[in-house]
Amino acid sequence: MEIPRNFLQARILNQVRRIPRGRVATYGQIAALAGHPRNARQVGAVLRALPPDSDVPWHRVINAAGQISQRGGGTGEQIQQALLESEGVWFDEQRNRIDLSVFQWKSP
DNA sequence: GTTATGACCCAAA
DNA sequence: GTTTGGGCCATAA
Repeated sequence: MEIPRNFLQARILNQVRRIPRGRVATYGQIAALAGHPRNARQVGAVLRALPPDSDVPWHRVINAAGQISQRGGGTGEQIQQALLESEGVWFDEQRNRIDLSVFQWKSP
């Protein structure tokens, strides 16, 4: 039977919800967990379209460089960093970067 | 139907 | 360690 296209979006959101508190995941990681390793960009596209009242922990998704992806003119980056710090994720003082070897979520 | 864009990733230089 | 270029594919116009 046919699979709806927006099912990919549901898969992605489902994986983002699995990220434990105090951990982070990369876009590529989420895409791979959703079964589409080449669709890292779509993860970002889905997160951008999220409503503010969503229960999805979008702030726990960062890029492979361990940094918050810049969205061009938005203030969401600062909110994201504040949320992560409130969960115990610390940024490197000089690089503004998260140590993925410590904080990256290891999916079972 | 085509073209442009993007909260990305990776290998090579 | 950093910078560059190519690729990938869903969404919007």
